[in-house]
Amino acid sequence: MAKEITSRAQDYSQWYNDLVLKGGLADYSAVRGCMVIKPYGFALWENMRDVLDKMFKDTGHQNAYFPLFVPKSLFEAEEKNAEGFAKECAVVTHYRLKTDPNNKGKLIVDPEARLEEELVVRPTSEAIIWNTYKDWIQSYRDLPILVNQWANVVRWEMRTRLFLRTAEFLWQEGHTAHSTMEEAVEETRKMLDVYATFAEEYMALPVIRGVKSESERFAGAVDTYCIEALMQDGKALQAGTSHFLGQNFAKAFEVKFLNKENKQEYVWATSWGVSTRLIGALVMAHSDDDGLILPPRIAPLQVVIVPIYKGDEQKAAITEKVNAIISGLKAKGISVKYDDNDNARPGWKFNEYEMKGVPVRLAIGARDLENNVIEVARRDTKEKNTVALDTVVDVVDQLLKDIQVAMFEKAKAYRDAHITPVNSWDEFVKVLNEKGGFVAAHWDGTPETETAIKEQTKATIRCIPFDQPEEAGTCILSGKPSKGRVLFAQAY
RNA sequence: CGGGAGGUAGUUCAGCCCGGUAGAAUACCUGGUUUGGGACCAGGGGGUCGCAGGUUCGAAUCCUGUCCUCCCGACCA
Repeated sequence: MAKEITSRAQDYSQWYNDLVLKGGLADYSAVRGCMVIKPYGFALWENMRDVLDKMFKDTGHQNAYFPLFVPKSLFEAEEKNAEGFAKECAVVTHYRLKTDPNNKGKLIVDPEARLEEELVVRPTSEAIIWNTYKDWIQSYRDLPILVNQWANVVRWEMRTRLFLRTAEFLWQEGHTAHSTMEEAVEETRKMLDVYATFAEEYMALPVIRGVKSESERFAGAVDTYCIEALMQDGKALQAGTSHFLGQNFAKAFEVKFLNKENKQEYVWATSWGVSTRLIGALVMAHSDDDGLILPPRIAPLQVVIVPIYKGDEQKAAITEKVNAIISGLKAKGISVKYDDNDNARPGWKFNEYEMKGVPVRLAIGARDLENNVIEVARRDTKEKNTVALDTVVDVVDQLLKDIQVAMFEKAKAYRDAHITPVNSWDEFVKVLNEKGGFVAAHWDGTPETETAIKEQTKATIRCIPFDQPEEAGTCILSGKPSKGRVLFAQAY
């Protein structure tokens, strides 16, 4: 009967799985590492996608679609990119099956149908896209190209986790081409800001903007900018990346343009993406032991109304009042569901919608009708209030806005309390072990030191924040001079 | 990919050691009573025991292989 949720304290990983599965977001599938996104989870993704899509278009981008398959020869063109992804590529080698002569009703791969050139299932689309851009670009007048695609990609990960790391996932990838370095850098930064705005204003997820260290950089990029979020277990999660690709892909694919001085130049590039991983971030950042807590601005369902009645007569009277409320809410663009299903009792419904993270619940019974009131309950704090029926639409409208703000503030307070500056190695280790979160520490800037720190503590440099002030110091591990603090954390 | 655990009804699980043809709770269906924080009574339907081989008169149970999931580790643009 009860869908028990493992508590965070008991087993954080299991708690996360419980929320995703029992909250109805996704299910495991028959395919290793691949999940089924269920309607409720997909509705959440659609809401996120729609907002982002509008933000991309408002910043001048257009959508396009490129093939799922990348010929191996194209894939290997940009060496670092190819190397970085090679270990996790699914590869198509054949194009036909045939019936098994030795096993009736079974199929085997037809050995005579081997492809002359293998096709890589895209783990990211730079290669196929830059091979296409080559044909689109002749002159500076063809630039910039500002294109995004919504797609699925495949990365054959060793160990997968629902939403956080699946072998196939949905994402968007923007790929832009520019005539100058300055413009490309500006684009890289602009799109990171779009992501940060989306995370903070829609997902209620505070993020830190910064640049990756060399060893965490995207394969093939000159610089990788990122937004980093903090989960409730003190681990960091990269919520989005925006890459300045320099002329690496232009050179690999011979993409040149004629400038105003009639000279050939290589094109400057960016790419940027966020994925269904954001749903994992959303779940882990906000939810509690009773289930999901979804921010109103992207929740698939913002308000649920539960009637409490004895007999059809009462139910009819309640429904009449509820219908007026529904019209009022819908007129304000608020999504609402009236759950008058007779199979489940109110208590069951309360628990169910709390598990699914519906931001606001209204409950109305005969007692309320007499007094012309209704009960308003908010998911994030579990607070309940009784309000007059004729004000409930406005109250809910405001409450949804309040919840959105409160969720952000709560997450931000937690995040801010978990950015700890440290000045010694002992302190560094102690904070990571006992407190978690981000640790702001001096680092000598070398990959060797970063690796050594990772080996000893599992913590990596999440980013060098854009707003980090310059400050002379000494590296916590090597003792060498440092120009400023960087943020370390254990990460997903 | 290494170590550990697991896969039996929609779900959670028992049965397996010691082989004899599958059970509980819950969910579901019907009827009734109920309904302010996961209701109750009565009746009913539902499972090729992950899949494929093997051993055996007989396999959920024993053996082999394989797929999938979870946890820890390695990996993670």
